[in-house]
Amino acid sequence: METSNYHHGDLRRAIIDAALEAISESGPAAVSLRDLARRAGVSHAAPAHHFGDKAGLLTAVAVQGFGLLGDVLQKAAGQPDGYLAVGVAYVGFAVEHRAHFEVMFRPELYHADDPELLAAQARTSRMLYEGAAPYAQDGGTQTQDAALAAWSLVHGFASLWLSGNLPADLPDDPQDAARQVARVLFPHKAGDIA
Amino acid sequence: METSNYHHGDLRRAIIDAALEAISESGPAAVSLRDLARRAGVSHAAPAHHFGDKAGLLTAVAVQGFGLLGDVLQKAAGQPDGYLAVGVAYVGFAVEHRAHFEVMFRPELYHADDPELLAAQARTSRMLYEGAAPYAQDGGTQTQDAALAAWSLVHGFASLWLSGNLPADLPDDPQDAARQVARVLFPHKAGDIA
DNA sequence: GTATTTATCTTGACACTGACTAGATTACTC
DNA sequence: GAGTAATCTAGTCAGTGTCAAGATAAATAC
Repeated sequence: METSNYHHGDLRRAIIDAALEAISESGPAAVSLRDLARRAGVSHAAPAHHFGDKAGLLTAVAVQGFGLLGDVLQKAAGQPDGYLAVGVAYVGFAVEHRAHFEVMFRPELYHADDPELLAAQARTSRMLYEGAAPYAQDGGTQTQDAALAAWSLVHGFASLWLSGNLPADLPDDPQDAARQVARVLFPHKAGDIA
Repeated sequence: METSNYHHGDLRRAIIDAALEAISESGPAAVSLRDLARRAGVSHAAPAHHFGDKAGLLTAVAVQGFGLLGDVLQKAAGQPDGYLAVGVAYVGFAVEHRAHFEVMFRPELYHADDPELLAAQARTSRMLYEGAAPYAQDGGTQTQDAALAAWSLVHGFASLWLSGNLPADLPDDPQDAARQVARVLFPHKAGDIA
């Protein structure tokens, strides 16, 4: 837009950014390629060149999202009280990167077999499985069950928070609220480790 | 369809049923009023008369869904090992009534202020809060936190299951898998009650 | 330095969608 | 049986995703 027309320069990034903004405003379903093209100041068919189709664009969003989530979880894992921090960070990511989160777990919106996507997803899963081990093996709980319980809990909490289904009398900061709720899992271990 | 045209007889129900089928096939985003009209053998504008607009139709689906979920949870609450059964039943509902579930927690798709809907939602919430009390008050856990932890866990598990993000080596029956994972919450109370 | 190839973007078209209007047909009410 | 309300049809409009063909600019080869 700054220079002459034709050859936007960084259209791919511009479209993704516009998509994130549009999704934040009114959800992934309301996104239209033509609207994104308008926001970026290009013709209505320009986005298709970079992403193939609408699902291709959302695939790019999902890949970026899983990458970001992986970074966030990795950073949290290094903190004291590591696994709880990972769970809280998961919720923090969902709220702060709502647009990404709302695409990532809706495979019907994107190309779920994209290899880049599969790699980013695998990294996230790995990150959630690591760290669960110390919390299992006492009540006969398998490590996998402990990890799935933790993942399910924070994922469900984030989803319910985003969809407005949680009560109004929770802490304003979703991460504080999530910490309270997450402590119900593994309370006996909460202080023992780290 | 059986008798002469005009005045379908039970178009409202027919459209909802067609919508549920279409959602099961390819998600709520892919539903088109015109396609539903075609499936029901009526003109393209007939559905609008009963539901106002597309969001109105999905509101009806959500209301029906929350009603069904309330019934399912109520029945489960009467069983031995009540609260665990409620959680497992929640997951069972999500899998067996996938189309309903995928609409219910996506408020941007429907008219979230519909009074009938709010009533059905409130009943579900109440059902999930009742039964949590015995599982709290030992580690300083509030009843609300226990209920939210349980709800988040089963909701998250169901969502992840539906979106295909869970590992493949889980039990084939999602309710069995959910029971295993849900037991990680409140393991010390699992056998004490009921 | 020019020619050719490649990447990027535009233009135009098509079938499809949700929503609106006006009108036709049937059922209900009194 | 006449009048009213409910139900459905038909036509239209702006908007959408996707495709094909062409225009423009950048990168590359020579």
